[in-house]
Amino acid sequence: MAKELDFLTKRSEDYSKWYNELVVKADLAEQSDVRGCMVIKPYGYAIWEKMQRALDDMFKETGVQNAYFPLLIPKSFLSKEAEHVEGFAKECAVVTHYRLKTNDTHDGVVVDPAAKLEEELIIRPTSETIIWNTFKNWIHSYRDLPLLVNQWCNVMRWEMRTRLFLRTSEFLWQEGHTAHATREEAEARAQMMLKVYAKFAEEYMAVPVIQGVKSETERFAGALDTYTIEAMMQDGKALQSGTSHFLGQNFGKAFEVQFLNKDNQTEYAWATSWGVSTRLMGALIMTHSDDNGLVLPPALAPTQVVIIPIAKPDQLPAIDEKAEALMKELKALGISVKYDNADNKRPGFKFADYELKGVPVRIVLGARDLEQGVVEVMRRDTLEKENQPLEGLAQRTKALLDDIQKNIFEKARNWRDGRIYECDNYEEFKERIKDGGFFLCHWDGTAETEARIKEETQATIRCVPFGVEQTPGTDMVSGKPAKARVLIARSY
RNA sequence: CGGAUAGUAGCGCAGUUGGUAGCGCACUACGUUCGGGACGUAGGGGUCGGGCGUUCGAGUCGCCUCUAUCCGACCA
Repeated sequence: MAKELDFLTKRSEDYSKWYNELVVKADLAEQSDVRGCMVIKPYGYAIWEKMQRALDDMFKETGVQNAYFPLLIPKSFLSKEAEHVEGFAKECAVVTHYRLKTNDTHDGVVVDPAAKLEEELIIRPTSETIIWNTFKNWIHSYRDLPLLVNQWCNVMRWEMRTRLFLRTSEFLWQEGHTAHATREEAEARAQMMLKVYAKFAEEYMAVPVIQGVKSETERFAGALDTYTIEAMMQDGKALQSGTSHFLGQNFGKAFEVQFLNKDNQTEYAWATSWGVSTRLMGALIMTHSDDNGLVLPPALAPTQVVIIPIAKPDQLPAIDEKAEALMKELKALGISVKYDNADNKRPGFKFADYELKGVPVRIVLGARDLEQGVVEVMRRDTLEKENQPLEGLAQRTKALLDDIQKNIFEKARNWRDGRIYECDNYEEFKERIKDGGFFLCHWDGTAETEARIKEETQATIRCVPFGVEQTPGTDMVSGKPAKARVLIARSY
């Protein structure tokens, strides 16, 4: 008799707990013994690698090249751009010494006070400063521009409170940094990269996003404009999933990156930076998963199809043979497939386990069914099972994977669209925001109003969304005239 | 950095008025099983976060300390 499937806390009971348990039990990651840090396990990393590959290809199509810059940044670099340093100063890890020595009792090590650094080094929280310090040497002429580089690396921000994937002290990301000869070109690049992120989120992750521009207070430290993609999680909260910044000439001036233009005039270079991180893993998990576990979009699933045999030991060789043939067909169609004929786990355990891990399609080869020439095919997104003939199975499976990819995107989008509200009454807003969702409200454009909303409701202006027809109105808080509706939500 | 809670096996926990360490899961071996998270038998695993004190005796009482988690402030 089946035990009750109570391995995972229900989403409806405790969303945070559900998320944490899911990340650990699906074998994606776990808390490290090191404060605020995360261990990404092989299965989780395999998903991240697929994300990296897809993003990297998209970057390269826009002319970006990869490079690598140092982990350690001299303290003086960070202080060259005033707003930038202010934004990050509170969360920087600092290297002060370069040597240890054994202690007096010879049972441990202590920092050698004699090895104090002249100038402290900061573990990068982001690399604008060290990269622009380098760009100074690379850029002399308009012919050197645009300069389009990206690096895949880790960064460290000493966060007070951490959550697996969503906020950890150290995280993996990519950061793109570009230098341009004109303001227009830099602005266009910042928006272009936002489009790349939106496309990646929707086409690969199947996560619908809202694109927009941040308010002044929510901007990246040192940016003139910050563009963002915002996704809605299943608890109705927003997750900032990627950002692209137009940095103006701030870093060009701070690091004296000047070039001669066609008219032989000296100019400061214009900058952008843009990044997405392992936080995307959190978005992926929280958007699609259910009470049975992870639901992965086929485009990013390390294993797209799992084949499970059901047989007594003496029947297994015959099924192995059928499975091998089927795997060969699936692989020929570019499908990643795993055959799990381990005999130390029972089928029921395997079913539950692959559902927990989000494998999009499961094919069961049962001795009994095979006598009728059929197999059982289950799709993870709807958990629907169907008996199908072996004939033409590989082709149909490929189509099924495409259908799953499409279906989970549409499901997520419909779900989100049903939770986007226009709201013109602040009292009503205060009540309804408690249940989550995205609110489109008129905003007078002042930081005071923004601060008051945050103070009273914990919700923030996520962005001024693009592509929303804008009609002027009155700010729901201050009653002052407002030019546009902005997107307000509670967020991670 | 404020407020709360908790540190006992890899994980989750119990441990009564102080009396010498236990449960579930996981792990190892063997056997029976195998169509939705199997069962039996036998095992292995612990400086009870650390220090000091009270006591004949401390997981348990007192003081100090460290760490973690949650709620705030901060944040991709």
